[in-house]
Amino acid sequence: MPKNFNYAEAEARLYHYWESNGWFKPECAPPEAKPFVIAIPPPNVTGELHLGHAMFVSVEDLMIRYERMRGKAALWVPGTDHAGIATQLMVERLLKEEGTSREAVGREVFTERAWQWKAKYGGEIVQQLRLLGASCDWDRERFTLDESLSRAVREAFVTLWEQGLIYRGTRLINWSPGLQTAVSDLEVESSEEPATLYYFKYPTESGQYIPVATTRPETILGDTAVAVHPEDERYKHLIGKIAYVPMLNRPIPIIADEYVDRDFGTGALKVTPGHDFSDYEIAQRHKLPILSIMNKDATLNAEAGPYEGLDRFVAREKLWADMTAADLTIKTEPYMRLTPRATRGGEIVEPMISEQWFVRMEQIAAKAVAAVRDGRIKIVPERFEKIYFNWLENIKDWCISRQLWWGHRIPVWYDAAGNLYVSREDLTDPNLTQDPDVLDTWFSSGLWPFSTLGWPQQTPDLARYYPTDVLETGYDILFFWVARMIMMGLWFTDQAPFHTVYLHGLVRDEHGEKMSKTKGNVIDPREAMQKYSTDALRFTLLTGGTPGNDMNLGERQIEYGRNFGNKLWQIARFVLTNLGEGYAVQALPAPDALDVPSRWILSRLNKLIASVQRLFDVHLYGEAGRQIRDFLWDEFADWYVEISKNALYGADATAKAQTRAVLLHVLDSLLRLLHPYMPFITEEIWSYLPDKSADQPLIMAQWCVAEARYYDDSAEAMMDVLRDLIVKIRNVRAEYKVDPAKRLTVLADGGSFGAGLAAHGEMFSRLCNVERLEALNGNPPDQAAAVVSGEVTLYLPLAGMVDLNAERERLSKELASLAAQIEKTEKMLANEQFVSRAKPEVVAKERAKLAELHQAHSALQERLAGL
RNA sequence: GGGCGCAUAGCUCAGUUGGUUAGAGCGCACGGUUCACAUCCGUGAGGUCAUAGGUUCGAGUCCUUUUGCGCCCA
Repeated sequence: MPKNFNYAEAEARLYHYWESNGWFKPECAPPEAKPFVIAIPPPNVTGELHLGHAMFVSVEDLMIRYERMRGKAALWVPGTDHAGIATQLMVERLLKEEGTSREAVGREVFTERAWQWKAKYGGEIVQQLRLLGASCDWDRERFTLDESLSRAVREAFVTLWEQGLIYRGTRLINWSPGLQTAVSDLEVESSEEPATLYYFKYPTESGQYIPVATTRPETILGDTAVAVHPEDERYKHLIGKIAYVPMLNRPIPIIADEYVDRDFGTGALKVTPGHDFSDYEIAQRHKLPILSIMNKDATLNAEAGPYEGLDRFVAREKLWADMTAADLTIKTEPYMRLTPRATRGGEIVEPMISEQWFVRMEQIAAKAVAAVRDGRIKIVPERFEKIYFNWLENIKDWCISRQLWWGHRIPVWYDAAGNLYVSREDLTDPNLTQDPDVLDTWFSSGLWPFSTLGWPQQTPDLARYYPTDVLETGYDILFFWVARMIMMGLWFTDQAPFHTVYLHGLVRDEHGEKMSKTKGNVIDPREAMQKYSTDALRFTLLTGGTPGNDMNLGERQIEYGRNFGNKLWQIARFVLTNLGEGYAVQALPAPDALDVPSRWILSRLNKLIASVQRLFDVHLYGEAGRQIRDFLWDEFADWYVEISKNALYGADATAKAQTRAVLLHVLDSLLRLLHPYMPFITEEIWSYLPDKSADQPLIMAQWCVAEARYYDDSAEAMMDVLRDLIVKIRNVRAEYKVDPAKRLTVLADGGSFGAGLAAHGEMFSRLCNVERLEALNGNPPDQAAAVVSGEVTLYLPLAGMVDLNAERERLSKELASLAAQIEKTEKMLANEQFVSRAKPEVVAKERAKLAELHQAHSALQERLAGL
């Protein structure tokens, strides 16, 4: 075995080894195997690998590898999303560089260019997922614009249309002037930004002014009413009168509406139903006309009179200047405005009246709510269920049309008379023209779990692998994607598309800041993989946090992951080189044939396996990984491996053989347990094992099952005492600055533990350089440091090194600590309530502890008195 | 305005059926080159588990309050 794991070389080789042997395919399991299926969250084809991808790949690959090792027909369906807006922007940028534009080349050429772009770069993100070790079935890779998936989109659209759940209507929607398309509510983010509140005078027919305040003066031009609170004494007398739109002098009514907040601004509200969602609702209530004053590029239109053609922000300035000149302004003041911006692009979104396609959500959402309420779908962590319900129970109709060219074209055709034809098949009649719009990208991703398996056709894959099992993704797309998949899955297949939703948190930088290129605090997964190995990155992501919570990731943590990988490698090297040439694998001896350290480590191992299983069952993969790591590093490497050297280098052939068998068994188990976390290094080490479970690769090896017959409390108790003594001796040696190379002889007063102690003298020799344990005969020497654990007292003769005063102080300190514990425990046991109400094993434990404490206490007291 | 999460060692975090003296890594101090590993080993210092109350024999853990930070929805 090489001195170190050459991951840079091994990763690609091992990935190819797995893939080319078909082990990523569910068919490598026996035909009767139960399937376990995950549909990948399809990354954008335009995407570049970031830690979000690394996170989901790590978690999902862990689940897939784990279930595969448990004998399931594990299927992880990969693919990519066409990402309408993102891709279109990419191709538009390309055209711009060529000195042309989307509009200039036309729709057909543009689409062609987009496909070319996809062919050239669309595979990149997929290649990057492979670098992470993703064990997807690449033969089943899908793209949302694939023909079969497009058919699914058609089917879904037309079915909803036939069911009366899709409609076309003129509504107020969020319009992105830069992108020139409608966006859904979810694609708008509002945050408070510094703005200005403009106070001005609204002239009325009585010659009196109503003072009104607004943050967007340009919308004055689209006002169709002024509203006041019905009980506002200041304005009550004006209700029903006419006001005149400043600069345009268009007459509009003054109305009364409870919605008006009397304490905000001036207490009077301008109503612009064409450009504000609340105003739109007021207009509905009062049957006011709706006026649109803006063009699609956010310049003002003819309704704006003299301001026609000006950009929205230019018009704001000009109108305000004109109004000031006309003495219609009052004042301006700074104000924090809730400003809506497009998630993609970041420009300010305008509410605009527009004709769009919508899905009626109420009925569909109700099904999705029910599926989680009755437990057909479980969301992990559970708290997200509340968030899920809250969104679905207040859902609004979904605007699904986008004024883009890249995407699934809406399957609706119009004739000259404006009649609609909705069709699953393309209509080729030259007298018909197809709706120019495409569907929201999420419309197709909502079908992903079943469209990837062949739906609407009843394919064998659909029959065998649908419904899928787990849907794993970041909580940030719970509404966008997860909820929509649940809705569409239930609606079209009548089944929940998966039974479990597992949500992970977002990866942030070391101090909890969001990673961003502008801040320069981004960790590039590819760089991390090159620097520390893919396993290190995966292990760190998997064990660095808790489900559903954001994780702060610094490079140092990945470095620690790398160190852990090295530890595993070195342990393996130790075990394997110590098996000797041509090692013939032996069955693990029965527990009672083994020595105490072996019984101990096997007991600990099996308890670890049981604990890991319990944690996996409730999706606590991080905690499970941490426990495996702690066991490996602490109990196995730092204790058992060190202790094993006595047997390995000793003369007792039986002990040697047994120790080898135990070392190999523990290593073998750890490789299996760690494989889902660190697939590469574990598989590579596995290839060096003498018995590879009948030459199976680790990826196909069986998952560990705890064997209760190896649980051994007495071996654990004995090892606890021995380890405690060793640590205390090391401590004394360090405290008295004893030369580490100096071998000591220790006098032991072992009580009933004496025999056990004598049997493990070698352990002391190796672990704390105590050459011999001698039974104490008579009085202990003065020039010695005492160490106490339970009923055992050890004396370290340190002639010339022990300052008696220092030793007294040291012992007194420990005595005090013991006394404190004794007092606490005695108090607890004196409490009748505790003795009668606590679980009997807890009480028994406290009693045993007290006895031990007493023993140690009196031993220390005796020693102190003797000094 | 409604909801959710977080607050534990200097830093980053574990601690999920309530039960010893609350743990790890990094950082810090001291010591260590023979037989797997300096990507390491050993020893140590460092915490009123944000706050106030409650439930309980027993609370970092469960309930309520307050404060601070973050997020989601409107």
